[in-house]
Amino acid sequence: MIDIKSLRENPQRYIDGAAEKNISVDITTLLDLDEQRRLFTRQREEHRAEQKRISKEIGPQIGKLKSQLKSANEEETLQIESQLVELEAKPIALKTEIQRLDESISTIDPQWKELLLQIPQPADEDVPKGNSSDDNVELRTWEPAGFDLSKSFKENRGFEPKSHLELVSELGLADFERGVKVAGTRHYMLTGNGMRLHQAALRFAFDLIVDSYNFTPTSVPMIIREESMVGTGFFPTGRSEAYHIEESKRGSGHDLFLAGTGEVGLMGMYGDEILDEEQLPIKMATVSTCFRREAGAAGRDTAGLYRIHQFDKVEQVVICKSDEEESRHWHKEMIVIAENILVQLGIPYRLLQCCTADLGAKNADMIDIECWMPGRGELDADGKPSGAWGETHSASRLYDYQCRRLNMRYRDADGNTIFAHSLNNTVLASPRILIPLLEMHQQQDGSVSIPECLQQYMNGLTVLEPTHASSV
RNA sequence: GGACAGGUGGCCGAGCGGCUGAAGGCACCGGUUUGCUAAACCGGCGUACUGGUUAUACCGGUACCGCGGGUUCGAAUCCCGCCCUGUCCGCCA
Repeated sequence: MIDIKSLRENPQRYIDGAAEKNISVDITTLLDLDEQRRLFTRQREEHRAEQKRISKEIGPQIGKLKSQLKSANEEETLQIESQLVELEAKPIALKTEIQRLDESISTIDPQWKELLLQIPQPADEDVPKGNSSDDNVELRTWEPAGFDLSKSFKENRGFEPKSHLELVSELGLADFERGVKVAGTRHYMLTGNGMRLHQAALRFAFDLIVDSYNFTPTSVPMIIREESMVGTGFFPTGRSEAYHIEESKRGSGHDLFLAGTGEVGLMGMYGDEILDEEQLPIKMATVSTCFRREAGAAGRDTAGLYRIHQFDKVEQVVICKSDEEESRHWHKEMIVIAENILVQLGIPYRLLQCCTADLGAKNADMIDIECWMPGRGELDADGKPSGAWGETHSASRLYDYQCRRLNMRYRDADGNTIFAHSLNNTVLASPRILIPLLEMHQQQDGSVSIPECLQQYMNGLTVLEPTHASSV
């Protein structure tokens, strides 16, 4: 959520910011509503103050008269009642007026709030302007020794690469048909060494960020209340992307939603709290299952492990002081961690500076990491894939946008309460990461070598052999 | 799922129609005293919005005693709905 005061002072900044992000939101209407809301609220407060003042003044008199009523004769009763009517006339008039203002405010308020939640955080000055993900800017690439990204896989390795679909099938690592049988489209079941490799990759990433980078290991709920989804900025905009559990339809309770990322639980953890400055930065890592409806992605990436409804992800989050320099510092650090993992996995990658259009509402800046996936991309004349970059990581820098929504603050040395800054980045998401992992480490004989860093998590296994395939 | 009990400031805990933003205590901060620490004493100590003004300094107003609604001239206090927590029973990894 943006700061409404900042919007009042400089609406153009937010109008331009939304336009650059290709997000349409009615800022003019919001400002109108805001104006009305403030006016009515101020009037209400004035009336209320008057009401309290009067009430204090005449309250005791009313009380006394009412107790006199009980022992009064007929004539006295009439007299007392007329006194009461007189005394109560003013506060009753105020009360009516206050109720009228309350109604106006309660009509405006939901619209005001709904709009405010939708105003995107303007992108930073140094974020390139663009219209689509085509305008993202490549910052740098990395390739393992012996692999030249300017050449094809075949030129590098001397044989045509198989796609992860073929590898998975030949090595018996996943069963798509049965996944779909059990759970429907875009579902899968990892089998045998596929499940093992998946767990190994997650465990490797989790251990690395916890042991080498001192992130606090934390578990998160994956079934989430609406407040946390709004607080972390996934709602209202991303509502259609989340699975909805309609508990309210079963009687009591509130609805719940399946989290699309561990970020929701991690960030929600300190919502509505005032932290001590000394507690910052808070660095947390989790591994959790992520659920995505993939609404609007119909027909895209329908085969394989790329775009699926359920996956597991090691996620990193940093909550730090409200300081741009520090935020930027952590952003870089978090990206380095992801890079370290990809280097150890021996997967070529590139860093992409996302342009304004690709940022989403909550980010001021976002760096994606894409891995080289030889089995993806356009098919050539022989039906062979040319390889393509595929997104595996996304590092966001949000200033206080998220903490403001979550009402997460800290107290600084001067005793002020300040909204913290937050950042998040993927550490490793699997099974998507298995795509480049398998495709890059495949060998001419159809086997796949296991990167050294994963072997200890595979009981020392160094290679996946097609002969072991369970082609059942 | 059934039966009770309860939700008040950072924590404990009083209040149960107006004098309560809320007693008292603990914790915390500042000061006095003190060889140091401790103790004692004095003072301070919530958040948000809003007005005086342009500012996190000062003064005023409003809101907040789980959440939402109602009764009342006036609600932490009365009524209704919901949420949450605890205990016991049932079920269960």
